[in-house]
Amino acid sequence: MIAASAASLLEEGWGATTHAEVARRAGYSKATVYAHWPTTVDLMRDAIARICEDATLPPAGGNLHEDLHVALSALAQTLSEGRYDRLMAGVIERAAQDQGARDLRDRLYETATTGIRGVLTAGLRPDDVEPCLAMLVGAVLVRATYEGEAVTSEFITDIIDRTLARVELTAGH
Amino acid sequence: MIAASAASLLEEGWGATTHAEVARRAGYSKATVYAHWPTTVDLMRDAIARICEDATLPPAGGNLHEDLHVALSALAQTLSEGRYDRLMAGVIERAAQDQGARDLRDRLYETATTGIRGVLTAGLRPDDVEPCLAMLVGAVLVRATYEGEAVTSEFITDIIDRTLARVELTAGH
DNA sequence: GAAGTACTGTACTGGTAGTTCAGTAGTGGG
DNA sequence: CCCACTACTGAACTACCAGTACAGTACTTC
Repeated sequence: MIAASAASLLEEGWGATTHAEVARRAGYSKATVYAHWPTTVDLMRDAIARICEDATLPPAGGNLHEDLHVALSALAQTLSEGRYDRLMAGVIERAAQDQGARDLRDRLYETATTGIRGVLTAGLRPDDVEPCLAMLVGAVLVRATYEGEAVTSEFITDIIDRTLARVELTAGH
Repeated sequence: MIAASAASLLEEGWGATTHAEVARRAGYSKATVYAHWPTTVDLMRDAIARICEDATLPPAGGNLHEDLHVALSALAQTLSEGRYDRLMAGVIERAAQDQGARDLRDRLYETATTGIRGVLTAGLRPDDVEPCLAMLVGAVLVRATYEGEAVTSEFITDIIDRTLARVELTAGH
């Protein structure tokens, strides 16, 4: 049932992921789904936890630019192929009214950005991590989700170079 | 009725903005609202057009850093106070299935970023505009919408300096 | 005053979220 | 072998809401 919820969430979005739909996909009765997860947010919590578990971290090689490129490409692919964009949008829409949805938003965002944050933490001074993370993740998000355009490898290289320009400037590279 | 739709959209989000709710707010009967806008997307189109009309452009003074700061602050405020975040999320969630919603997403994104794009176009070479726009807007979006944190003036100054670092480096500033 | 336009109020259909409950099937312990 | 327990089923049911239909009203225009 959790696997079915996760699949439905990624394929159909929050709005279409109902107890009845999960029951249909998993081959259980609707009453059983309600027995385990009384509310929709309960169901989403476990589904999103599963989705987060399944997320794999790309390997880091030690080169800041290359590792960032790999991690950002993974984020871009997750956003477009895995339909994270719609999922994230559904969670954000409900986060305004619902503390549970707010927690899910934080969890999803953290999972999606863990790889990139790890690379930045390893390669930059602590003060540089958060703004660089926001700029890199934000640029990919804007391209994929808000402009609805493909995130090319060239685009990723470009925003990495721009983001690291000041860091490398002050570090004397 | 359009004003009521726009207000409901900003205050309650897409999901709660129904024909019945618009009729209640505007003091008309539900049948009248249906007569003018047969589908929800029809209603949203006019409501979002009104919201976009009401958006005002901050004045530009000619200083790139300062003008960007003003425009990005306006975006940050719009996102948090005006509930653009939830509105945008609602549109994105439906954009996956609906061409009409996709058009609305583009229109909203364009309106929200027009001021910043204008400042960048005036101050940078054409090739620099799109990536810098994505980084700046993305960073603010990530802060306000995805991390759910306040976008401070210091944060905005910081991301502007970082984004423009390479541009000013190659320009020989 | 006739024709047309805009809106109202109510009642209706259809669909769906969520509840309830009696019944069934399997499991493990004594 | 039986008992108690757990998990699940299927169907019926309530409550609500989106969307439709339509007869009636009020106002305008020629």
